[in-house]
Amino acid sequence: MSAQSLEQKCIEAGLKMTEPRRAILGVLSHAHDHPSVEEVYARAKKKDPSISMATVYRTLGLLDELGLVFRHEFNDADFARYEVSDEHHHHLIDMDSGKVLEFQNEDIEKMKQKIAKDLGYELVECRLELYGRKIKK
Amino acid sequence: MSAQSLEQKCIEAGLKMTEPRRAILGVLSHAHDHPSVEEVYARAKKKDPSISMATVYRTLGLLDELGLVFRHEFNDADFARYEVSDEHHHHLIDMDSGKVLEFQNEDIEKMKQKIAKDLGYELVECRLELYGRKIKK
DNA sequence: TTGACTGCAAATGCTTTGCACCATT
DNA sequence: AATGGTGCAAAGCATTTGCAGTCAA
Repeated sequence: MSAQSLEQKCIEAGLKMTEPRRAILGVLSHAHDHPSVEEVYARAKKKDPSISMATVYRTLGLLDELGLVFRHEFNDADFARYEVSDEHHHHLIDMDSGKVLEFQNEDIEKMKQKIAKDLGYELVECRLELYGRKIKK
Repeated sequence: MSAQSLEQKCIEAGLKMTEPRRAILGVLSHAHDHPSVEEVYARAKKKDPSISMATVYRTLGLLDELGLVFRHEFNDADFARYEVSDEHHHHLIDMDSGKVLEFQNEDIEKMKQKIAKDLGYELVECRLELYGRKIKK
């Protein structure tokens, strides 16, 4: 997703486009990882040195509410990580490096639906995280 | 799982059996829900009024390390919930009531293994939580 | 006896908020 | 001009920890 389009979505959502926000949106759009708030702050600070943590927290909160980003709290750390909303996927966390891989699986999606339905529930959201270690060859 | 056997496991693990611990273990053994630390504290306090939150936190931490309880952080709250380790299962959280249902699914277990393996990883642990709303008939 | 355990209160660390000032629309 | 956004510092909250006293083994 390009920086342009994320900015566009924010404007369409009625957000004012300020310098700090542009910096944060740029960081998120170009991130290929799942940065923590601290990391977003550090990267955004390079574009706009006057930015504050409070603004980063507030902006990420807004984006999350709008569904433009996803907030994750993986088991390997007690702080949140973010990523721009994209196609639906789940995560595998490398327990040694902390690196996060993404995957999709149609069968699991169907299973989730079925399990919820069988329990008498409509599935609204879900969290599936695998934690593992690289297999050495 | 009976209170007796959880106490037994703690003793076997080398823990000293004190009044506060007996109270906490009793609470956990008889809980049919997934109580928060605060809830464990409140219930344990009825058996041993002099107990402190610090001890509840420390004890739950020890039990978690020993693998005798599982610590969960569901999306609907920002505090931890605990349950006595039992057969492997996952959770469906009722988004309206906060109630937690448990389920098992052999197919999903196999898929998890396969997905991790395909990504070149050995699956160590996993988190699967469904969030939904009761279907009205 | 002695190392493990405890309660208390203070400290931690992520996140949120009150406030006064400022900028986008 | 008006509303929403911002930085700063203080507050919140779940959880952890230092310390001195206490207790199970």
